[in-house]
Amino acid sequence: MAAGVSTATVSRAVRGIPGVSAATRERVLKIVERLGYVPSSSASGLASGRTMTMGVVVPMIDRWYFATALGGADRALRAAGYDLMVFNLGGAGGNRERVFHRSMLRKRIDALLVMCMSLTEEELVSLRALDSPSIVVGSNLEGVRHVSIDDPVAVKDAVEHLIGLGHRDIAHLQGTGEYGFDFSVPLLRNEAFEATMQAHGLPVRPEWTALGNFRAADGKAAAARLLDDPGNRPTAIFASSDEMAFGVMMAAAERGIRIPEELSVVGIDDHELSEPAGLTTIRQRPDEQGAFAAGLLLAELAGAARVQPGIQPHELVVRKSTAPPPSPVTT
Amino acid sequence: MAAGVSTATVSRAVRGIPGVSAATRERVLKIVERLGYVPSSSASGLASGRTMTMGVVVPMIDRWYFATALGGADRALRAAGYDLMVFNLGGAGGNRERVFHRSMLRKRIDALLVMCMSLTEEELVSLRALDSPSIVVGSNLEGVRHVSIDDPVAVKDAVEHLIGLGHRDIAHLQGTGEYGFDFSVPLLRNEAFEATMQAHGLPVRPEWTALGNFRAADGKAAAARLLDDPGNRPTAIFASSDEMAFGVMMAAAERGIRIPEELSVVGIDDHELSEPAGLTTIRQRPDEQGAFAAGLLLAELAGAARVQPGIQPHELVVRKSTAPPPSPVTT
DNA sequence: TTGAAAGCGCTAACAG
DNA sequence: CTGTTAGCGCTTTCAA
Repeated sequence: MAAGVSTATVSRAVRGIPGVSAATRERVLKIVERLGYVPSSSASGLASGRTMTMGVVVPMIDRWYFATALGGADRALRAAGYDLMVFNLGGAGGNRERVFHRSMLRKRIDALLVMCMSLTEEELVSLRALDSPSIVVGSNLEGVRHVSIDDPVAVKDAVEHLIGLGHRDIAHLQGTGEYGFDFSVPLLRNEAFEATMQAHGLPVRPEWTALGNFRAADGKAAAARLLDDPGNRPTAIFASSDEMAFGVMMAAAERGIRIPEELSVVGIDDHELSEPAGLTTIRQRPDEQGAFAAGLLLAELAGAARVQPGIQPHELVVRKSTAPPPSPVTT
Repeated sequence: MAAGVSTATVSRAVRGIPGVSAATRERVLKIVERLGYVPSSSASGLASGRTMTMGVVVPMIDRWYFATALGGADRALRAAGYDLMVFNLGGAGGNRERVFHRSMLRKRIDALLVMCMSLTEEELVSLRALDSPSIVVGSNLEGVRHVSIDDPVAVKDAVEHLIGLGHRDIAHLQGTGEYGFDFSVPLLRNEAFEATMQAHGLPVRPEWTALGNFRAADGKAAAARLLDDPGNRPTAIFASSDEMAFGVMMAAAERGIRIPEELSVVGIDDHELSEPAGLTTIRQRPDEQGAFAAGLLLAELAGAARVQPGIQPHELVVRKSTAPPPSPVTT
């Protein structure tokens, strides 16, 4: 080598491995710097079996939750010198199978983060067959470790906030898995909504159950149906995501329905726009969930024992979209 | 090998390279499938010099523009069998230098997409030193190829829409580079705003120039100042991003200022929420820009000649946030 | 503390 | 059409 030392020494020096004298290390590092040398990740990956790369599977990279969680995971990875490889299932197009079956499966990543979707039995098998550690973020898949909030409790907190305000006529704007991705989250939230209503002796009216797919546009369309039924309009709407709650606010605004005087709205997420929009919601922190999950995997790669993560925190944030229901016109 | 053929033949068969009989190929593929064999990317990367991975540098992964562009790029990459490695500069924390200097620099990716930020001279040098093809998305950096809309014209279209409606008192909600990332886009848009106003003989009032950083919360705060100056309030606001325009709408709603009757708002982006929000805006398609740029790089990796991409399209989408100005109280 | 040598699992000539 | 043979640029024993 240029420094008059062997490749082995360079390797040790660059990686900060003990067994090199301080003087030699410094000399090597200086030359490395001057030459702009960067080790080939392919070569070191091949030789060592470690790629220093973590894979993250996301159903859709451009949704708020996933993008935010990805940012959090990335933060943890960068701090540890790991690279981030993103496998976007990308909505409809079917590279889902390919992702799970081929490219990522082996020798490309050291660990895998799966964002918030339910997996087929076959995919679960692939996941377990992967010798790399893996974890799911944002969803509580049975049989797989996951990092997520306690969805049932989060829903309960949101709905009970409404009930505590005096609402009895509460509609639910559900989320649905889209593109056949079957997030397990929406189902959980639906069940929790019904359970909470029942626990308080409140009816769950079928005509007050609307479907969106976690997006504002759908939320708006769904809310339109709820709001255009005069004389039979709910006094409050619980939306399974903030983005759908925005849709409700937009639909209400177009109809001149005042929030919160005539209609209360509560969501889940604490989306970036929720604060300026004044939306009361259940806050969760996808970035911290992502970072936490990535950190867990990183620790395992560093030799730590496999741990079972606890539930992530959520919190009711009361803003300006909820208030007691209007006094009934007829009693 | 298990199939009684050489590794070379397996390699050829798996990669679909000519020079293998159909019968052999089929036999090999079947066994490969049965064994669940997946080639090691490190090994093939080392041997071939191609990693089948494209790098994407983003200033912040969780902003709408970047996440959407990333999704588009990913779509193109997956279709070509490439993997996506994301380098998130992640706001403040300074792994910017590390990204440009070390990990990605060599041997980790075959090509590089840089999202929408201005680079230091040193970074430009690193970029060119990279033997891999590269391209910038969303910004027009001098000296580097880029895929983007014609920002000055986009701004002009937005402002002239307002002027055409009869507005003369137009405020500008500027974006600023945040975290020292110095997007070059905001400056361009500022200049274009002033140029357009001047071309129409309209004044650019300093007190009607507000700063946000492309986010709704900032847009709202900045708009507050604009709207709380009674008797000297603009009749229209041009926001350099849709998210800031949402902030304007929220600030107006809180003050009971009706849009578009009392205040017109126009943005740039056509953010996912713009349609349900009824925001008039200049539409651009970050996903297509990302896909286009990735496709260009992919073509070059496949041997195509280096091309200079053209300007990407934008389009005025008139919705419900713009209307003629209110009749002046005094004339 | 350092160097030599043997692979890691592939691909890419070159033969056959 | 298929097999053989060298490496690709590291890491990792094992000696020195």
